[in-house]
Amino acid sequence: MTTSPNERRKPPTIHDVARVAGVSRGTVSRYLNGGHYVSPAARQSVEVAIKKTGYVVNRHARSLSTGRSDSVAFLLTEPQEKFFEDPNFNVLLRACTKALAERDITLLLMIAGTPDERRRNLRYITSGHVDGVLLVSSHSGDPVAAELRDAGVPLVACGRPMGIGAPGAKVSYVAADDRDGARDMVRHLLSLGRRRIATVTGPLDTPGGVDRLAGYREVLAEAGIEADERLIVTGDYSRASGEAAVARLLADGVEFDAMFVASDLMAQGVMSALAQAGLRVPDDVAIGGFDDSPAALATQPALTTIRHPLDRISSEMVRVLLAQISGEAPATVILPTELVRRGSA
Amino acid sequence: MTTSPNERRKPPTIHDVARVAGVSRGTVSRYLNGGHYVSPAARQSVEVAIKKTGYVVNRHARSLSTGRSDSVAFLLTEPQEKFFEDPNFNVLLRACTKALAERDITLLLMIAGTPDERRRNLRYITSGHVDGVLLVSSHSGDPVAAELRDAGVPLVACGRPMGIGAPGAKVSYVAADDRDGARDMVRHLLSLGRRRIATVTGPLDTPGGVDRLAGYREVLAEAGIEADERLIVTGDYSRASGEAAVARLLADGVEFDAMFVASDLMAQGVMSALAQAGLRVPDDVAIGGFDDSPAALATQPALTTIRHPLDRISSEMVRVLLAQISGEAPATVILPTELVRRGSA
DNA sequence: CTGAAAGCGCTTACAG
DNA sequence: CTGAAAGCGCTTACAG
Repeated sequence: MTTSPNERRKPPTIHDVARVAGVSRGTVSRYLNGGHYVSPAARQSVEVAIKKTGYVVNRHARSLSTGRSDSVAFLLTEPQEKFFEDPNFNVLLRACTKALAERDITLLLMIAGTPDERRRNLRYITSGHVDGVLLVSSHSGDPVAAELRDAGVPLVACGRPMGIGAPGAKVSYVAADDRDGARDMVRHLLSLGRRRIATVTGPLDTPGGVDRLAGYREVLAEAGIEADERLIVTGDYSRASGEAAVARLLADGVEFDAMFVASDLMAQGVMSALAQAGLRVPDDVAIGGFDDSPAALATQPALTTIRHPLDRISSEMVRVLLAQISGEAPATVILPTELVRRGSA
Repeated sequence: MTTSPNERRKPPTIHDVARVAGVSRGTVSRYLNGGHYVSPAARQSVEVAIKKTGYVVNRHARSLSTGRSDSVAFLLTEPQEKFFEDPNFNVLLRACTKALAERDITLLLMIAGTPDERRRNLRYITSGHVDGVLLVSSHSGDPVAAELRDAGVPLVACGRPMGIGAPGAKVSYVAADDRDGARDMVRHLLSLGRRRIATVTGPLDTPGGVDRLAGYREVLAEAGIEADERLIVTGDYSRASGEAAVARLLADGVEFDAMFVASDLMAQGVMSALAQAGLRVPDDVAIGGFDDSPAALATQPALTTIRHPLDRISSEMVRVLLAQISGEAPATVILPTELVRRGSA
């Protein structure tokens, strides 16, 4: 055997390319970095040499030299269960990966569930291993955003970070227009002739919790419907909390003919609890969800819901982050949502 | 302003540590790499110096020097839709990220949906930017495994790679025992007194497709039940294909009192189609799924299914990969599944 | 436009 | 056990 299949040959370096092309290493490097100050003839022979040698840049060497890493962290600060349940993460992650790959920058996935993981990841990030971070978290007072910002790490969060006041600059974020989405849904429920509209909110220390509730209140007020606080139940985005909310409503003996539920997953729980109680959707109670996740198609009937522009959220996150990395100031981007009508309302 | 919040200070190097500790850089490096040939006194002062300076190793420099990158790729070669729908990916990805983080090695997420992405990723990987790859794909004759193997890149696949014959060494993989899981489920259905058991398979160019079908046939045969090919419908793991399967069975006028469905997602489709047809689960037809995904809890009644040991699959993948990176031969690991009883059967 | 050279921060034989 | 030194593969002023 002259060549073991498991043996990785030492890859060609810029030096090999230079030799083959008959130029200096500096010239090859200049070609690689934009081609400025390289004569057409030199460019030619370098291109040929690169093809011939199969050269590809060694990014470790480049990073050591430039101080940039050409990579960003996708940092998830979720307790484990959330990550499993929330389908938004999938879409977000996928879209960010794509957007970055197109720009030839690599995505490091980091998950900070435990305090230990948190510490490790923070250390990694702040010690300059990545050029910036895409932060995804719906944690309440998650301090990680503030820490990163204060460490001067380029950063953009998915969704409005809460409870970050205090020192230093703002932190960039891109988010869907939660409040407006909620308004659309509640108006839709009203247009169906429903008047006793209950709501299951997200946790009230998350933007999705407070903003969607705000939209709900707003529309009812503008419709001249008196607020009935018994109609408002706080959930935590989980299926189970949707079921619990229905149980609560039923136990309290409150009447309602519609529900605006702040996540599809909770809506799923709501619908199965309703079915168990012998209530029919949409006949007895119309249901509106939020997210347009796969769960929205799994219910019977399918769920009327609000769609996040997750693809655009992702691409905007990447755009804003890269801008920041190259020196621009933080920015915030709010994207419109869309009502998706299906069978439940 | 003496210090702008957005300014990242230049991090301390091994040189700073050496100076503070009063030793040479070589000694610091030796301490960092296992502490061999370092006197207790030197160790002491280096530790103090590291703490004082806040030193953390520059991995680019280290990689350049050692040739290792201390990172691995998590490569997904799925068409986009699959990734969104399949909850197994989530769990797998999460668990791999954790297992790697514990060993201080970083996970690069790469998704090869299009041929273009495939090429880019392959180039990245084969040019030595990562030490190895965790390959996740249920593609039929996905050539990526063979290419990686032939390029000598340490590699472990999730699930049995199909259609990789030919040259070179074997490729490592770790998989659940699909056939045995299928056997358990069909036996369970039999134990319920069902005799006309239909099945919806996965694509027959995937291990989950062929192995689960094989288990089904095996148990029926050993129970002395004649095979009725009209009872076997091929699906593609999607919810829609579950619905289609039921439509097909009903249109064909085949009788059945149970179904073994090769994925929970398909089972979801099956159940909604059954409901639409006025058939009751489990009374009229008992349903057994496969995966124990979140979808299994979303159905009404909840789904009896087969659980993959995803956590163990992930940790085994990481273990086998790291072993291979440090020179060991490829290995294959098969892990047992578990029957989870719920309402549908 | 181009080459020679220094430097990025680490690791690792090599002497001692 | 320890230090001096070479080398990993690139980039980037600096001269020319």
